[in-house]
Order: sequence, then structure tokens, then C-alpha cells
Amino acid sequence: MKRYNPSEIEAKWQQIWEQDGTYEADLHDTSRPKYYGFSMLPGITGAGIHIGHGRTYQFSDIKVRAKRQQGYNAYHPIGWDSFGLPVENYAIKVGKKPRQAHDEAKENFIRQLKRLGFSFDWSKEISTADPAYYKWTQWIFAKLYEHDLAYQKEQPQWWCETDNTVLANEQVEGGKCWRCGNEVVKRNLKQWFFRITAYADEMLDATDELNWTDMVKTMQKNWIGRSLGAEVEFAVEDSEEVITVFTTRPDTLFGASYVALAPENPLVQELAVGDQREKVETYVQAALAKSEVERQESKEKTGVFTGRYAINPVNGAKVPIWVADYVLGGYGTGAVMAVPAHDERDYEFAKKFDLPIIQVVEKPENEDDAGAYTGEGELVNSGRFDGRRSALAREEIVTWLESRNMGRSKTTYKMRDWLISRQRYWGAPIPIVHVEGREPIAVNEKNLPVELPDVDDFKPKGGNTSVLAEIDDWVRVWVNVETGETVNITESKPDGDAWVEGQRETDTLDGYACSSWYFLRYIDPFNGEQAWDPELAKKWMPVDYYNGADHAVAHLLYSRFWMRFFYKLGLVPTPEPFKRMMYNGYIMAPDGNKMSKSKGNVIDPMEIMDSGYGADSLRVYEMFIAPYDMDAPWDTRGVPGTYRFLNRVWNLTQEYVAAPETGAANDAEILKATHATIKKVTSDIEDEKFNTAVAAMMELVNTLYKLKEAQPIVKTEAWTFAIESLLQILAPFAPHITEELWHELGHGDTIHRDHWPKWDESLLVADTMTIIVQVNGKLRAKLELAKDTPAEEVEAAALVDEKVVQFLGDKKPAKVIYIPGRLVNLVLK
RNA sequence: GCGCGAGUGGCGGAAUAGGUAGACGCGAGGGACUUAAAAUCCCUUGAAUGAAUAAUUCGUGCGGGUUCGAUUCCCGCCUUGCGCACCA
Repeated sequence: MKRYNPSEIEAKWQQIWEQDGTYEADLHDTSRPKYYGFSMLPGITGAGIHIGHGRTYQFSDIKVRAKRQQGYNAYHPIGWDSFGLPVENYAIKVGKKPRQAHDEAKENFIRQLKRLGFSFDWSKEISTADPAYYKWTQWIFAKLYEHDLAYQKEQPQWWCETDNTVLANEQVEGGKCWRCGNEVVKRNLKQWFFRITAYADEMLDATDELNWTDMVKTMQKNWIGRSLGAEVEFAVEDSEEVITVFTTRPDTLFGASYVALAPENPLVQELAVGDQREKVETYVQAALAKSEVERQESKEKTGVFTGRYAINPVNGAKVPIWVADYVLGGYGTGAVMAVPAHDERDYEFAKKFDLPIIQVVEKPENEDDAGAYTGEGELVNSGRFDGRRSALAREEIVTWLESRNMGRSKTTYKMRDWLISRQRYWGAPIPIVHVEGREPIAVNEKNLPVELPDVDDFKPKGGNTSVLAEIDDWVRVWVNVETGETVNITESKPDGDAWVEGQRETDTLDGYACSSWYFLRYIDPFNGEQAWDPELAKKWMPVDYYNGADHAVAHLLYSRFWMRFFYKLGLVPTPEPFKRMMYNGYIMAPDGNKMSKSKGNVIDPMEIMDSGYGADSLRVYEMFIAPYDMDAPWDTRGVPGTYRFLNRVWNLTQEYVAAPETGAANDAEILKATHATIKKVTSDIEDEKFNTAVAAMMELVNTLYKLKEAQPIVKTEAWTFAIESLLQILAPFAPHITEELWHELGHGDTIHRDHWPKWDESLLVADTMTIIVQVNGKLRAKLELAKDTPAEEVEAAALVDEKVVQFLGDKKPAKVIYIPGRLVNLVLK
């Protein structure tokens, strides 16, 4: 009997699959339903993949493999997130140019991914740093600019002094840079933005409908952070100035006892007067000098009175104007009306600085008196609004303000526009030419891509520009101010008044921009005429299944935003890119921590595979270890377990191959177990319950072993069906061993296309039922009865059961509960 | 602080329209085969009492509640993971 030797058969089949194009999808084939699934494209940073990454790609691999076997035109693409900070930093670390560093590291990635046996369509591989790809990233930029969704703005931006670049809000995590983890600072810079806030409402409203991991949906919603409220204008006493505040509680307006401005608010400088002026300036200086992290670390309220007063529009009350750093410059209007009685922060502030606390909403009686009451209730001390419910009064007060032009309802978002320019070399150049005295000019499509020039020293110098600014020949360019066409400055100037000398934008696009549309390029990867063919998009979009373990906010928001934009242009058939998006859990190191190279606790999949277990055992264990979305610690002893399981499958099949052609076998039981397992595994894969799918297959194998002990294997139809079905449902998990055994059974084609077993529901219906008999809710007996036994007979049978009688004694049950087909509960008083 | 999860044997985890708790695997113990070991196969394995593979009791983070019956539903806590965090 042949022994299971993974390293031999895995290498063999990987080579054959590649030769035969087993996993290549015909993107133009319309004869079958499509299935489009993949995991987030890998970013290459040199370390190679660890056990957790491998698992991430396996989820989509299994989903797509199953569909491919079920007859779908299934596409599992692969590509590289090649542009951006991570790759550039990696290049700096290894002392090579980014493209070279990337390409070399990529070889290692490819070797690892291939070794794991993923069913990627390698013939359609893409890279975001390929000019044929970023040409279209630039084209999208130009389209956004044309539709006023890309713009330049000067304002204080997050800046990382380690990575020498600005960062988007989404890339600042707790005041620290997403790449290097160092604290970020603010720099005042003119930067490019995408107007993602224009889609805030649409995206928020659509989020609930998405069939995504709930956690990710929640994170998206929180990030967008919609607040319904109002803007209210407070006139400044003895001044023309007006302070506009944003509030979600206009119903508490009568309780406003001061107005607070953020230190960044420009009005602060104008309002501070007299002997307060110096104090205010000192305070503002100190606040602005502090890093954002420092400002947030201490919740202790600080502030300074400006010496000026504002007028509450509802009652004409004179309230002091303060400067306080708990008011954020970048949110709302940078000014708030403070209602200490009904806002915890205002309450703390008022307590500290001894400002009035005016209650305007009745508290419920059981509410304890300390602190601010932030709930709803009847209004008091609120003039003509007294007695109204706070929730209703919100609208009424806003209406009242609107009629006097002193306020209006307003929706505010936490999400800001997406900052996409980077002062770094390794990215797609922003396709813009600047000409003195004109709006920025988008480079004409026919001159795209604006290629990233090769430079010797690409490392950032810390200034406000990328190193591209130093390449004079590249920056200076002839541009047609009407068409956006460009000609290299070293050529002679074209004829015509529209041609002038301009200067290229020297910032590059954030890597996130490049990865915000790759799922569309996958479906038309070699198109030289357009970014993708809208007809193909109609066929392939949306993505049926998308998996990731990172980028729960930024990447997904950006992709959704762009997709909605493309939808409006008629380039894609749906506004949402990902029909189903799942966020898988992490595999933790055996020490319970996240795997990381610095901790030295990384498990290398290659080592496990090369130690003789092979890819299939590793793959099966990766699925078996834990449910999809839960973190689980790696246990090195798990792989031998799944290896044993695959060995049992191997040996069982070998026995079948050697078995006699004729004879008797326990066919009915074999068929029943097999059909039940097919059903279970098929639906488990559909529901992404891969761990229980593996368990079900193990159970089937255990059952078949028991059956063959009782009666040796014969090549009956039942045994043939059992063995072939087992291999087919196991194939997405363990593609190599199943392919090998499939061929050993005499099949000439691959198991991985168009082979999925069907189950017969009628075989699964039992003709008897097991009735659980409980006495006072505790299991006391089991009855095996005919399926359609009437209720009275079931109850009667329960009452005379030997064990039940023991428990009942001479008492009669006070109550008998019968759940048809399941259980009888006899209740004693 | 707020939001979203999760807490079940020695370990990873099964099972929730409320109805046999602990599937499957790891680990552990025992046995078969073998000169021996590995591999393989078979059996046992939640805890307590018990000679028992007789029986009973306890048992799904803690405290209550609803119910004939709660791992599942409700209320109040504790622990822990992730995200956000002075967002007015």
C-alpha cells in the first residue's frame, strides 16, 4: 500500500495545475454564473507571510474553490499593493531602491503562496506600482478633480517626523503614526484632499444593509460619526462678530451659561481684550504647543476668560466667552455653547471655574443629583418652551431660531475629507501641473501615466516636498492650459498660446488610493484603453466575497467612496463594491501575544510544511483551529492531528482501491452518513463555518472506519459514492491529497472543477424519532418510537418507562409537556 | 467613559426559533501489533461520591429573574479582546 507523502504529491500537483491553467478564469465566459472572491491584496514588506496571513488567504481560497467545484466561473485573483509607505520604508531598511526591494521580496511571497496551494489565477496578477496600473489611478484622480471631488486646501495637517510625510486622519491611531508608531505633530501645509464627506450620508445609510462582519460595520459607522444638531449664532457684545456654535442639544439652549472657543479658533485673537489679552495669548500658545496626545491625555479642564460676552439668542442673556482646549478646533465650528447642567464636560468646567449651572431639563426622580443630567425630560426655566418634552423642543427651538435667522439645523460628521498627497517618493505622481495664476491643471489622459522618474536617492529629506521637487527636468513641463496635454521640457515648446511652462505637482498619492480600486482592475487587468471595461464590471461586480484581517476603516471607506463615484459615472453596476466582507480573527503566537518579528514569536508556515506535514495538513488545521472571526492561539501540536486525519483519508482510499469488486457492505449506513456530511459541509462552507465543516468530515471518516471494521470495504456504489464525495468536499481544504487520490480512483480530469456531490434529502429523514423523557426538566430516559406516533401514545410510553417509573414513584405528574418529535417533560409538584 | 464581541473540561473549541451540555481535535491514561521503537488501530477521559462501563449529585464567568425546562431570553455585575475616545 502506498504511503501518504505530502512533499512529493504537493509539488507534483502544483506544477500540473500551473501547466494546465486549472485555476484560470475566463473573464469573458458568460455561460456560467460568476463567483468573484479574494482576500485583501498583500502589501510587501519583506518579512514574508506568517501563519496568520496564510489563513487569511485560505478563507477566500476555500470559498472560491467550492464554487469552482460547483460549476461556477470562479475567479480568485492575486496582486500586490506595491506603492506606498510600507514598501518605501522597507526599501530604506534594506538599502535598495523601492522597485528592486519590492520585486525581490515579492519572489519570496510568491514562493510561499504557491507552496500553500492557493487557487490564485496567476495569469492575471497585477501590481499597483506598475505604470500600466497607476496610469488609471491617475486617471481616476483626474476624474475626481473634474467632478470637484479632489481639491487643494491649506490647513494644519498631521505630520509624521519619522516618516517625513503628512498622514490622513485614518492613518493616525491614538495620536500615533500607523506605520512607525511615533507621535505625530501638526504642520500647516497645502495638501490635496478627496471630498469623501460628500458621500458620508450615502455610505452611512447603506452600511446597515451590508452583509459584512458586524464589527467592521460598526467601526465604519463610528468613523463617519454623523451627528444631527443645529448651529446657533451668539452675537458678541460690543462687536460685529458672531460666534456660531454647533450643538446636538438645542433644547438646552436656555441653560447655556458660557460659550467656549477652541484655542485654534481665529476669533480668539480678535476678542481677547484688556488685561485678559495676555493671559489668553499665553494659554493659546501653551495649548497649541502641546501635542494632540498631550492635550488628550489629561481630561482635566483648563481655560481662560476672554474678557468678552456673548448674547444667548433665545433669551438675550449675557454669557462669558472662554477659551478652552477641550473644545476641538477641527470639529463642528470650533466653538460650543456650554450647558453645565446637561453636559458632563461643561459641568466639570463650570465647577472648576465657578460658572453658573442652570437646569433646564427635569431629571427623573430616581436620578442622583451629582453631575450633569444628559437624558431627556420636560423643559424648565426655558421661557415659552417650559413643559415641552426635550426631544420635541429640539425641533421647535431650531424652527424658532431659523425664523429669526439666528440658527439652523445642521448635520456634522466626525469623518473629514481624505488627505491623499504624500511628500514621499514611492507613489503614483499626482497628475497635476501648476501654472502661476491658474487653477491646477489635470494632465490630459493621453499623457498618462505621469511616470515616476527613477532617482538615486529617494529618501525623504524632511522638507515639505518629496524628492521629486529636486528633479528640475521633470518638474518643469510644457503644458497646454486648455487641454492639459503635456510635453517634456527638454523638447521644444509646442506652437500655440495655450502652451506655457508649468510645474508638475511633486507630491505622490497615498498608497491607499492605489488600493481603492484594484478589485475593478482584476476583472480587466490588461486593458490599455480604459481602467476597466464597464461591460465586464457589469458581469463581475460586486465582489461576492472579500476577506481581510486589517484595514477595517480606511481602506474599506475609501473603496466604497470611489465605487459610489464610479457608479454615478455609470462605470459600475452597483454602488457598493463588496457584497460580503468578512474580517477574520488573528492567530496568536503560542505565548498569547500577536505574532511579530520583534517579539520573535512568529510561526513560519514553510517550516511546518517542510518538516514533512505538507501544505494540506497545515491548511486543514488552520481552518479547524477556531471559528472564522475569533482569535486563537497557535498550538504546534495541532498539525499532527490534522495530518493523522488526512492519513486516515489516504489509507481508507487505498483500501477502497484494493477492495474486491463484488460482495456485501453496509450500504444504507454508509450512504446515510455520507449524505448527511455532504449537506453539513456544503452549508458550513456557505456560512463560513469552516471549523465545524472539518469536524464533520472527521466524523464521517470515523464512521466509515467503524463500518469497515464491521464489514470490509467492497466496491459497492455506496462505498464509491462515499469515497468520491469525501474527496470532493475535502478538496477546497486539502487540494493536493484529494487531487492525488481522485486520480488514483481512475479519474482523468481535475477534482477542482465541476465536481461537487449532491445529497439526497430523503435519505436523511429517519423513520424513527428519539424522544427525550425528562422528569422535572432532567433527562431520565430516551425512547425510540416510530416517526408518526401520536402525542397520547408518546406520553403513555413515557409514563410506563422503567426508569421514569423509578423517578415518579407513586406520584402522578402534575403536568405533561410534549414537544412533538423531541421530548416529554413530566412535571411533579 | 462609549460602541461591538467573547467568557463552556487540562487545552482549541461544539451545541442557541429555550429542549440529551461538552461534537471534532489536542493532551493524558490503558490495550493490540512489534525483538524494540516509531507509525497505525482499538478503548477510556467534565468534577465529586462509588469496586463499578450501577447510581446519585454538581457543572457553561458572578448574582438575581422569567419558564415545566436557560450555555441560549431579561436585569445587574465581573473579567477580557477590539475599536473610538473631551466629536459638544
